[in-house]
Amino acid sequence: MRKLPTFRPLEPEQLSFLEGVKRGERRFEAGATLIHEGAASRELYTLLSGMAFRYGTLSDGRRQILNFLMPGDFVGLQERVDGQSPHGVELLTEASVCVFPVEGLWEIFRHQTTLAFDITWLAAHEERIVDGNLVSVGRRTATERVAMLLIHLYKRSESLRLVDEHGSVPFPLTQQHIADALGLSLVHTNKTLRRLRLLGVCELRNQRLRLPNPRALQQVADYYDRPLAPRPLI
Amino acid sequence: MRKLPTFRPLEPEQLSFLEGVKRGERRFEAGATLIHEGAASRELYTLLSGMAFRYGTLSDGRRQILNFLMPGDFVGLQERVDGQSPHGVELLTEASVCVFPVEGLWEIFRHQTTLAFDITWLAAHEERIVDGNLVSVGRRTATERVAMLLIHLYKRSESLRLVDEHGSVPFPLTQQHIADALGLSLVHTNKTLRRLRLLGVCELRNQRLRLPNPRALQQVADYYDRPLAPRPLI
DNA sequence: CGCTTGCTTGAACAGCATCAACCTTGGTGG
DNA sequence: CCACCAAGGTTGATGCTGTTCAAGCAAGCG
Repeated sequence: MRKLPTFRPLEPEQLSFLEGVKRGERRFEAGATLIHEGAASRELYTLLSGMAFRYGTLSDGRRQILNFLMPGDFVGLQERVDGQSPHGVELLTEASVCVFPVEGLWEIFRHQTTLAFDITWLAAHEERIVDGNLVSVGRRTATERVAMLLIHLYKRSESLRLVDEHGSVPFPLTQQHIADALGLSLVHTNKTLRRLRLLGVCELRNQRLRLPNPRALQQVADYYDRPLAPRPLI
Repeated sequence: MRKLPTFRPLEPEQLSFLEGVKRGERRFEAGATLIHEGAASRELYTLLSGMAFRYGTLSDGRRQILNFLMPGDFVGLQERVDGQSPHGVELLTEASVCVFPVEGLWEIFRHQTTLAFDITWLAAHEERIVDGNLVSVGRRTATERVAMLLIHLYKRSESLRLVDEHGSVPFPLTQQHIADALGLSLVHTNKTLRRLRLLGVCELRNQRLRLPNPRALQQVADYYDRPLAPRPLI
């Protein structure tokens, strides 16, 4: 994965340091909960394969998905800063993660200035994604929101070289996930997707997403193509 | 400000280091734009007094406020991570800020492990606030959202000892700001506030906010009182 | 004073939610 | 092999929540 152009290459010394800090790799099955809402965790993760999402819920069960996690994303920083995690992390697919003990975070800050900086970069980067989602949910119409989400997830998959020969990327979300991410009802999400399909701007078949007309979709979404800067991979 | 119990006290050595890194203090008038949307800034700020907000806008002018900034908040981390800032920061009141050059951030990471860790903590903390806002905008009703915002801002003011003898805190927002923060229209925000006022749970008079019945308001908002951990002040 | 900015209120409308079915698909076990 | 079931997707009808449009009002300020 480190060879992908999205990721900034690390020095050999940094890599070996990380090897020393990491506790190991672990595999989870689809649907598993990586971090429980309200629970304290003593570990941090980097997602190596698969997809997941962070979410918060209200007392009566209404759920809001905060963002989606893809390979290379760092999980658990927000959770760690004080005792317990205010939100949960759940897996959409089978996934493997790299596990770090929280003490490892401290070690990195003490001995690897650049890596520490990278972690802060990742935290800030994730906040920007959440910022973007908040703008969508607060100010975009249902159609714009759905379009935005599809583009956003497609671009991220693209940067991870997950596009297959037909131009489709993995898309393990149910319509309920889309609804929960966009602050919409399940039914309305379904009808909005249908409209976009009829417009010929998206195709969803057996867990894969294809965008036959990205330009048109971007116009629908009021989306501006910002080139994504190469990011660190911890 | 450092004497407030919300802020974790710093070592004398850390304080002197920060003194060396900071570029100075600066004063801005109400309504000024601290960071322009889409512009690159070479500085970071800590808000010392006054209030501000971060926001994003769509191409047709729809605006979403991402969060509000109060004394002690660190401004500009998200902006700095890659070239240009995707959102703006505007002042609600006259304000004074402490200015750091971006190189100073790097200096802190190299020489002050604990402070570097603190900065990351602040970034993660701010993301949690945005997370909370996203849950509100995505899944709460208009009344719940307004209630939530009032409680949240009141609590933050409280932790900064801004409550006066009548139990009121500064509240420099217009109804338009509230609407933009909650993803509501101005008119509906007005009517919702009116209902809360009639319920006797909030009072808004000449830029001040009072909550005569916090318990009732918290119930309306589906709010859980999480004690706020002492935070670092950079 | 007149002007601007922010607040207030009513009326009409629309976007999205809710309710209630029904359909399809893949997996399971008899 | 097929009956059954659960999960996810689809669709129409109805109505509430919140938007938009349109005024009018109050207060601060040149």
